[in-house]
Amino acid sequence: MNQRQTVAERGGAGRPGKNGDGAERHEEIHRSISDAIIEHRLRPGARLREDALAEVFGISRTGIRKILQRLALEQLVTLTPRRGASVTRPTADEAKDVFDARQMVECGLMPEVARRITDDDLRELRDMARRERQALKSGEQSTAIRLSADFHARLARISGNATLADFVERLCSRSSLILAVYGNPGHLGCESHDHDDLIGFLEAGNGERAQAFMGRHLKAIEASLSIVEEEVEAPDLHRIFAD
Amino acid sequence: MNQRQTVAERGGAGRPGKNGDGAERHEEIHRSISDAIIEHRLRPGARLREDALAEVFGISRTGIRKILQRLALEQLVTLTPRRGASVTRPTADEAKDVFDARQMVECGLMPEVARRITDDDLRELRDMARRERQALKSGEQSTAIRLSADFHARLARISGNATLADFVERLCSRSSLILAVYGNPGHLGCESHDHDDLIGFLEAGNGERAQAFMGRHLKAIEASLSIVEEEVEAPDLHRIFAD
DNA sequence: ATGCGCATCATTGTATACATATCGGCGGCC
DNA sequence: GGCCGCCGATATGTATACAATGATGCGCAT
Repeated sequence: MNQRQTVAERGGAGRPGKNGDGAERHEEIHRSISDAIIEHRLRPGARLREDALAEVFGISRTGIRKILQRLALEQLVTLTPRRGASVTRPTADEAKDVFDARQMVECGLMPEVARRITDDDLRELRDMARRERQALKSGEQSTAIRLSADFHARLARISGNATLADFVERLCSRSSLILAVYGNPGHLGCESHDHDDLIGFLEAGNGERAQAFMGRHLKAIEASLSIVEEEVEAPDLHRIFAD
Repeated sequence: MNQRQTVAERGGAGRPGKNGDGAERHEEIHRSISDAIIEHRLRPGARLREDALAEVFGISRTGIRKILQRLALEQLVTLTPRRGASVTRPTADEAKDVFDARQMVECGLMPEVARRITDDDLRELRDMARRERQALKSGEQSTAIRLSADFHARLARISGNATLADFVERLCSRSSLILAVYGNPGHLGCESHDHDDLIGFLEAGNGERAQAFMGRHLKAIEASLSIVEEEVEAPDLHRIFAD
């Protein structure tokens, strides 16, 4: 059905395989799925069938597999050998690792960020923080979560170190998954004014305080999680017969 | 032609599609290419044609593409849209970013490593350091480079944080590429006894000193590089007419 | 002789077809 | 009546065929 729409769309271009770039299409699809996961529109554990995705986005399974693979390397989806893809359900250990990593890297980046930050950066960060507060107020939790992740990633990028910024970006994406599994509904540990306070320290060029504040901020988020191993599926048998 | 050989090889197993796992084969191939790059048997800039690789490893292009994609995400190879894959040639900026990242993460991990390290770990690390020294002495520079990267990665893994350990592992791989481009032949900044000294601090449980030493160690490696943008290909024209 | 344009070729991008393994239900057997 | 095993369905893994694009080399014109 939508298959038809898809075909029409591509065919409508009149040039099959025309195209400035099919790769951009892939980028776009990747972003779509990625956002859906980060915004919790796709919950951890949700299965992602290749056929279904191929149909939805109007490309063949080949392209979808490529994208799923990339998502798997970013640890947003889990690829089980003969079972297909599903949204990753982070374990408690992984959650701890991710937050420890954020603690080290994001805090460590703050001094350099304070040194390099420009007025344009400050303006953009303020805007992001404002939109995040707004989303939170109007109950759009999905949007708020994504904006929060975006904020942290954007911040890291100001450091000028692309490698570390990419890493932080991925950590933030994974954090979003962790929130989906261990977070308390209706309360995402991120206090709404935290980001604004942080911007204040950075504007003052006070990297030290920004670093310390980021540390507390992350600790607060982590502390708001209810990390209890769910142990839902067939756990007892293995444990009982472990010896 | 070689197609036949391939078929024979797989058919030789008697079970077409038999197989403990085809995925393990992929893992193996990934490792093969990865090692070749890290050991500088494939130099930066070297082209990696899909057909050729498919032929060498006896699988079809589909599998090769999957592997190349993964290598691209690990930034060991660069995928140029219609031009295919080649071994990544890191820029000077990337080199700086990678070493800054290593400085932050590897040093930051040392205290935790010192806290958690076991006798088995120490034994293994000593063995790796020994083999590295030995390789260096006998002129097997390729092996020495890989062992050095392995050493740093192994060290990071002791911290117990898989996420950070994976990150360090990738940073070390990229460092190997950086060495290939900017390193001085016959002299890889890594002093042969450095790793042994580091092990000593860790054995003493002195995380602080290990951290400081790691910092100097990495700085020394970075300082040994000749980071001069090569500017080989068609550089002058752009620069001359830049205005 | 040199520079431009065109045709061919080599190589990647995409889709599809086929093989294979797992999951679910059903029937037979104990 | 319940459990084991088989069989069909579904979805993934792999290979191959086809299409499109950029590179290369040749020929022609100036």
